[in-house]
Amino acid sequence: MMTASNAPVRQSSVRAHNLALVLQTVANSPDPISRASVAGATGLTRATVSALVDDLIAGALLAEVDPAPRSGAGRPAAGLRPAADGPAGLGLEINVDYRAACVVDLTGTVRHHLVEAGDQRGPGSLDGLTRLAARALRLARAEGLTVAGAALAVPGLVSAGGVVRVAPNLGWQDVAVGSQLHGLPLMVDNEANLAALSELGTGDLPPSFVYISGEIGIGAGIVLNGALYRGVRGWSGEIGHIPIDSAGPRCRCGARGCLEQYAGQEAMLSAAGVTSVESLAGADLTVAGTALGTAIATVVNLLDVDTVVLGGIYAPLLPGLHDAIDAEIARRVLTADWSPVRLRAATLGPDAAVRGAAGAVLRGVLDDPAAYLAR
Amino acid sequence: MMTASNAPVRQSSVRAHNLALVLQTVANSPDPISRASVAGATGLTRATVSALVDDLIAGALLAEVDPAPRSGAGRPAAGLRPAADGPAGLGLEINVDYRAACVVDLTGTVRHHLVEAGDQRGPGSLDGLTRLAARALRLARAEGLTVAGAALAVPGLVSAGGVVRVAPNLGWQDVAVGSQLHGLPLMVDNEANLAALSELGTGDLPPSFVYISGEIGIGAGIVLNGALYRGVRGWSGEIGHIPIDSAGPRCRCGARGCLEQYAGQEAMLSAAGVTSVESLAGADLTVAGTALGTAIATVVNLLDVDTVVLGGIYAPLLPGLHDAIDAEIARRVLTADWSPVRLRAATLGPDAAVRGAAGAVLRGVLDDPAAYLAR
DNA sequence: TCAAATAATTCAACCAATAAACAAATCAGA
DNA sequence: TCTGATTTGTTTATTGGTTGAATTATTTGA
Repeated sequence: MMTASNAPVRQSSVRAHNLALVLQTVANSPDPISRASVAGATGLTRATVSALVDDLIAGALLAEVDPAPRSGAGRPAAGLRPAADGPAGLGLEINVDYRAACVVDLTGTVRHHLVEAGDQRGPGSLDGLTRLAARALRLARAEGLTVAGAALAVPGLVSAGGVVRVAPNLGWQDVAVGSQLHGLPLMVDNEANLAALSELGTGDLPPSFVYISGEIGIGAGIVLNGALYRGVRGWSGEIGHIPIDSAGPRCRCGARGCLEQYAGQEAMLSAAGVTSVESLAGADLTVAGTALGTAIATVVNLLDVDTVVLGGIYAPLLPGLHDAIDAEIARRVLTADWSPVRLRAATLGPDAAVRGAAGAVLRGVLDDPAAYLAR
Repeated sequence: MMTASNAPVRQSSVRAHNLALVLQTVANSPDPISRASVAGATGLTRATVSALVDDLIAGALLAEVDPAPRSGAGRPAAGLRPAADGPAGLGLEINVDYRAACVVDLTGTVRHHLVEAGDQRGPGSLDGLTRLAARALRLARAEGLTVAGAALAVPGLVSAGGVVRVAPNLGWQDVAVGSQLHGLPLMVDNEANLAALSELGTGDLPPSFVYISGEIGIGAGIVLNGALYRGVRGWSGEIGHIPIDSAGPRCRCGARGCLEQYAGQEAMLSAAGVTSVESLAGADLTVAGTALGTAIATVVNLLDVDTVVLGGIYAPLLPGLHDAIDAEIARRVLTADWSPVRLRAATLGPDAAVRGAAGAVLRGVLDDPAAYLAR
């Protein structure tokens, strides 16, 4: 929980913080972990950890499992794991040609995943999404899961309060999605942001990185110190219109030579003379890679992140893009000599955004388990 | 204090947090403020605030002053103010043609300010800085101030542990400044970062903004949610090499068409055909302004900040730059229609970096007064 | 079979915030 | 000028939560 630094701290906040600390320590451990190990890892005493774990087990956030095989003398430890039958997150996504819902439990397991293909352009598609969400909810509840909340990924700019300012490819403008769905709290966020969170959740990324989502538009999700950076109004990461060449082709935004004109899906397809994203795999992607490398160099110079994750259509194309990107980074990133920029392909594929949406709900629980327990 | 979220919280942390909360509430209040008002503003009880204030007064962090003029019935309040005779910060700066030191107390008053003109290129200039710091220290201690630490502003890239990786205009490369000076903890940071903190301290800026420092090079200090964002390795804000035109003039960094080639001090002087920064005031700055606007648009699209502060040589030139910057922002910032980007000239002038350095030390005290009291 | 080792729980002590009562100092109205 | 209302600040008993030491539980190895 990003504790508001201008709020008073009382004893109950201490407990709330330490509950989160214990829960996250267990959640971040690859194997079942004992109370004593949690105490060692967190700096709390075993007595305190035991008391906190009691609460977490009573609230179905943690579960005891068979102890891991041990060596050496001593009483065997009871293993702790996030509970599979406790809270779950409902992730939703709406995109140009499909809508999707998924239910993920605290162990990270995708319990249900529903996808409906079809044109979603126009705000009417929200009704269909509501029905899809209801179906996913019924499936989750039938299994005894407590759905803690929902999050919706949208390819557009989202304001506070769940208003989609503009989603160009959906044809949305000032669509109020709201902050409730079937009685659950609903969070609406940009698809690149949620996909970035999703990749962060895989656990093999550093706490600060930038996720670049290549679709028809190009967006970025910025993760700093383990938390999504959303910007003052929630509109961070609009990377598609970084200028590459002020004399370049005119862009739909009105300026010239934006990144999107070189590395957007349409631009790459027409440059390669093909019509499907799959066919790009064999094409020469130097122009797109150079433009992307220029933009990445700008991002790295500005934010000093050392890892960039390429998602969306870029993930499968990374082998063809890699050299051109690297060359541009070497030329433009001032600090490349001291510490290299790592390029990675996203690992989650097209599901990243929905799963990230469900993950965002669960992250809320992990960040403030006391609030969940008190519900 | 940026509480490490993976650290346990104990009762003493509660006290540490609330001490900071009370101290900052008093420090942020324009007028002397009563214990009862602090209680109202923070949500703590009057009893708790009284106890915390006792500690802060005993530690010379707060002082009682004559009560502010009041209206209405009731016992008159005792006014609280940051103590003028408590901790002070020692700010240091080394730049191409001068070195400086200043001592600032908790009230924000600059108690001493020493400047020595002269060429500082080459690492030998550190000895002179050490002597200057000793002079400033003697002056501060003679007045009864407790110097809590020192911070040094350098125009270059600084690594953890006080190593200046490179400061091109000083001719420094891998200079280890260290983390101690005359027995005080010493923090070394980029000049733009500290200047940004300094502007933040003036109090009339929002919690998130970008400060752009125009000197021979161009740097940026990024403040997000009231805290400096330093990046993974401390090298954030290298804005000078944002590409403006890939076919533009070659830059000393090896790439082409970097911002510095259009809006750097040298570029502006030679474009205007003058030799002094003062003479630029009447010149046509459209080219520089357009380049700067392009770079600012990139920063805003990426970080979604709504305020940009122009410092260094840009501050006095803002009237001549404003229109060209605005035009470029309007064209390139996607969200400009919903919420304008505010451009401001820096208010502190050339002293911003030294004062920011002293301010950084004081900020450390404000953020964790318990550590200062326990010293 | 017993000692050593490790895990988890119990319990008294302690620390810090709270709530409520109390003391202090002023204003306002008769 | 007295008196009650009002607000500030302090005192005191209570509560919530962590700590540390002692205790219980369960295994390995000699």
